[in-house]
Amino acid sequence: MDERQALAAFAALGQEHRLRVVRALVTAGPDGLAAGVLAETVNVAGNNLSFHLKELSHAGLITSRREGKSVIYSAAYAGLSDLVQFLMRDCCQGHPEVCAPAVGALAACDCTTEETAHA
Amino acid sequence: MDERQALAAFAALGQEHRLRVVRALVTAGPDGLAAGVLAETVNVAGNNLSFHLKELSHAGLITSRREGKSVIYSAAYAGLSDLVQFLMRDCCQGHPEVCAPAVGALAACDCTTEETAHA
DNA sequence: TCTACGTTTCAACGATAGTTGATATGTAGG
DNA sequence: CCTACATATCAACTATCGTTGAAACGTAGA
Repeated sequence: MDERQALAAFAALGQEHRLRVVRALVTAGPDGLAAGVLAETVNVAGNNLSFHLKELSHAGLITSRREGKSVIYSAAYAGLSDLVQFLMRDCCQGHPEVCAPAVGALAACDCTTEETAHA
Repeated sequence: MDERQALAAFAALGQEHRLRVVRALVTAGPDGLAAGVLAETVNVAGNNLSFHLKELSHAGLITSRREGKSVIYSAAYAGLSDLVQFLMRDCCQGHPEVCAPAVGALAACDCTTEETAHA
């Protein structure tokens, strides 16, 4: 990921409605949510949401697929991953204890212990 | 971290000069960099940079300390950590394989393998 | 083909963010 | 105390972003 893309991604996340959309999609998982459902979830008018979804999509944070009359959006986990990686790149500089807390943050996610993940 | 704080943080990072400042400070490590040095590094006028530094500080992404005539800024690793955690919270939903790539991103950082960290 | 539904596009307005220049604060040395 | 240096604050301007309403597109069923 280059700086331009990271900038677009962070700017996209720095907006109330868009951040809520991404968080809703991250929570929803790979099945995603329809645009209409998202509009209700984040309480935004459909045309307005469409604008934000386009921006998030362009920033590589979400993807879309058509399913009948609906368009289903889902989180682009790879894009989110790249973004985190870009932000924390070169964080060590020979002092691993410095950025260890940042790594620990993701450790709070159940998926780090894949074998013992809930269920 | 609550939504309001995360929004401020992402909005702060969604700006060219501020993103560069944070990345420069993340790379610089806990010793940090003086405001003047940062101004040269990101090629921004001093008064303008001051504005951005204030915003980053308010967002909890950097901290400052005075040292003689200079003010030294450094990355707030805990704040960055909280931000990542907020973004990826509830990413599993019973499907750990979904967000595993995001976790792997941080694994690329040398500090994840603390015992074998370079030197 | 016609209608209904879901989603997207477009133009226009109001609000907000970033830059600039001038000025103020705070610190060290003569 | 006075000057020089580093950084911060303020007001004003410009550009950009987010919202709104009207209209178009694309899909499914009657």
